[in-house]
Amino acid sequence: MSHVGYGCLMAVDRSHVLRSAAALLTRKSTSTMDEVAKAAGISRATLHRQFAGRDALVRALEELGIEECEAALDAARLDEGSASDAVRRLVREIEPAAGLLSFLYTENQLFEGEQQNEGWARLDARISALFRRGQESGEFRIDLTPAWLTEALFALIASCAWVVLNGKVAAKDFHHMIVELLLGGALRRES
Amino acid sequence: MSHVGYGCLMAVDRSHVLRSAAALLTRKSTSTMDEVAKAAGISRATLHRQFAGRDALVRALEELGIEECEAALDAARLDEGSASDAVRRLVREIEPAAGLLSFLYTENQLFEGEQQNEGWARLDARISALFRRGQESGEFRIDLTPAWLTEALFALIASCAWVVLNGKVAAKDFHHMIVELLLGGALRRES
DNA sequence: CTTGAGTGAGACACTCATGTCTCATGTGGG
DNA sequence: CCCACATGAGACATGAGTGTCTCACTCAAG
Repeated sequence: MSHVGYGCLMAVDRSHVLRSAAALLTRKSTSTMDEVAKAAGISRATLHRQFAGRDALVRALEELGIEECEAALDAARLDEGSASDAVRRLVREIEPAAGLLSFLYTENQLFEGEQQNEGWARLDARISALFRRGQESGEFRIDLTPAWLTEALFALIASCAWVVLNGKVAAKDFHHMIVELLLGGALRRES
Repeated sequence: MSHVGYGCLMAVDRSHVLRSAAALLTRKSTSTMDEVAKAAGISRATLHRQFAGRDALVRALEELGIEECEAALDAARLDEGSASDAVRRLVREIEPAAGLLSFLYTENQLFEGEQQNEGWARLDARISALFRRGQESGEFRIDLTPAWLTEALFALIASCAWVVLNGKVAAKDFHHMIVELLLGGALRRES
């Protein structure tokens, strides 16, 4: 059953390599294939056998990040309860992927001309819908567009992940800092 | 008076080159020295004569960004009036530099090990002091640290500059989107 | 007109990450 | 035991960006 063992090992290794790469690239986004390989405990040759090149690796990380985000959105049950509670759940669920998102967030700006992965558009749409729902229910103010609130959410998540990594903010405050700052602005003030 | 003409021309050209480079690198942060030169309407040789290398160029842009920020802070008179008004003035004054800041914001994460320009620390300190003043005066909530509010402000500015560049947000809404989102969170709610 | 400084164009070598290749190892299954 | 296969180590070529240099041109000042 060589193909079973093969498949299993590949799957395990691939996942492990992706994790290591994500962790490393989060800290140093310019790491070389050599460094990524070392970090994963494998040789550059093996890394190259699993990912055709640096592009393929980054694309795979992008896929991973999108999958984790979508899983977080699912787990957060954005349609249930108040929109603010949904946002709280979302930030809670997405926190483990924050580091990876921080990397992809800056990396995506480099793709410039090339087409973006459609996954981001799907995520954007789902989160925008959440903010729109909050606006329509009267929870959120309407002078801040859903598109901007979505972008701001990602920006705050990436930024917070970065400052946590640098020790400027305690990791346990991640959720509080993001949610309170974002919702305070998105929530309509009770006058 | 060759040295006068020399000095004048260099000053003018240097500024113009920096502007072009900032504009280009804001859109495509991986632009080549060749592209930067083309964008400035000069040859790569001349570009090299003014800036020893890519590093020197980025450093110069960093200096420019810091200078513009400090000028904005000065013009915003952070010590006068309410802290929220000071924040509004700050965002207003800093808007012209937002694109450049967006570039430097992501670029700085690449410096990784190397030492950061002390200018950023000065800016951080001044803005943090503003948020602290707002907290002490009772305007801002105290569960969000000044350090985080400062980081969030920069993140929102960079992010908003980016989405404006991509047409997701109208340029005229730049100030409103940032200030309203940030202050809504930073301001203590009137219950 | 002549001179000189600044410039543009291009050639050149160098560095570095990347991608591809080969070969020896060793490990697990038949 | 033997074989297949994944791996690690390393050599090698490639391409891109960079830094340096030379040379011819232009234009303004003397």
